[in-house]
Amino acid sequence: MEGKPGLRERKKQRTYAAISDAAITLFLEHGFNQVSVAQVAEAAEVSKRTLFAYFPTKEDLVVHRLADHETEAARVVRARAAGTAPLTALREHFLDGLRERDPITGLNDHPQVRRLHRMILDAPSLVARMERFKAGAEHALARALEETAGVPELTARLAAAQIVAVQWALAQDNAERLAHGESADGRHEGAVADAEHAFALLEYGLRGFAG
Amino acid sequence: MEGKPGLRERKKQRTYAAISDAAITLFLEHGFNQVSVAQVAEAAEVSKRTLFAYFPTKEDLVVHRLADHETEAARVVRARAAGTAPLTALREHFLDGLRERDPITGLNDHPQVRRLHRMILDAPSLVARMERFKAGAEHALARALEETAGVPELTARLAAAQIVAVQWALAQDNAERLAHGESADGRHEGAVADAEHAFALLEYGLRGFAG
DNA sequence: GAGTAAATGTATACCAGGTGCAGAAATCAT
DNA sequence: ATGATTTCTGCACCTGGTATACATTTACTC
Repeated sequence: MEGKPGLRERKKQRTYAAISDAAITLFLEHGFNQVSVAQVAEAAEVSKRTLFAYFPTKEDLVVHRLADHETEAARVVRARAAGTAPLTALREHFLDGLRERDPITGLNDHPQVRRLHRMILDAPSLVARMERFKAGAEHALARALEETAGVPELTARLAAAQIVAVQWALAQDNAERLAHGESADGRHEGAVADAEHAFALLEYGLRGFAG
Repeated sequence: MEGKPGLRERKKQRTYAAISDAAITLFLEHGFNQVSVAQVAEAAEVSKRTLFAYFPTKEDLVVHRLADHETEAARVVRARAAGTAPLTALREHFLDGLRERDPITGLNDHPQVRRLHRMILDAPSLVARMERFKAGAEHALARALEETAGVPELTARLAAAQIVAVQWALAQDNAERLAHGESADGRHEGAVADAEHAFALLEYGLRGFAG
């Protein structure tokens, strides 16, 4: 098994890429809501019906590019070195992401990335789709915690919910600042400090709050 | 000002209620996706255009009933007694909700409530709408924390994200158990214990995790 | 109480996302 | 090459949501 791809398979991949590329190009140029799926299909030289065979919804034309990230936190937890706490592994991974300007951390100011971010925020249906994405990440992380940290199901779910929420908030904050004109390099130091602060809150709790 | 409602106002309220009632009735009977807005409009003896004047989307026909809860956490924080920590006020409020079987805690097993819950979970667009609702609650809570707890903006947002995520997870867990046949009364004790556990995690952090 | 401006409701036509179906076309195995 | 199978296509259709243009109701004024 796993010999050569075969013509049919290769063609499918090319079609997939053609549709995705046409979609991203058109969406970035004119805005998500301003471009119809029919136009995308035409630009990709494919029928509307075929487009929907590859991408179940219009939103997936954009979001499929993040699909890998949905299980990223879960993978990090599962792959952590023995003796490392899940939270430690996740913090290190997030800091790595900041260092590498991984778009998922919100700390990437390449024009393409920023325009994509803008596009998503301007389209409510895309924002909603991202929320679903977040829920998926939460679920995957909960399972990873439950299975590798020997913690009860509810605890795993509570922890996963908190962790994903925090990572998301950090990324949003970074992206917001870059949208306001800060550069990724200039923001890096602050982003690291904020991330450390956020993970400290997760580790040590919120009881420092003013009464 | 604030004299009598006036005929126009009363009529609007009656129309609003008629549409909402027709919608809930039909949705509960046949399922959200199986009923078109045109059918709802007809049952409420109103034109489709008028329906959309009262409810911006089909999903709002269901979700508007929860609108008050969106700012509930924020209100609790703002209304807390002097010297009380936000988290303490929120915990007490949540425990009150469990005691009163407030549907928002997931601990209400009245058939109507359970059917409504089932209906929402079965309709992806409604689930998505609930996520947006959650995001709204998060935002409102963040502002309340920032303005009344004298805490920096990012910290407020991080805390709000964690708190809302945890409350949501608790409610989901309760509702799930009731859906599997447990009674609200029978579940109450466990629900309280779980809530205490969850709020303890928030207060004291996740560092108890296995390494 | 009649007349009028503003608000509200309606009918109709329309757009876009998404699905079902029947058949054409391409790919694959022999 | 041929037959079976997968994929693609064109078309009709449904539904949520909006624009327009017109009718009706309510509230206010004299």
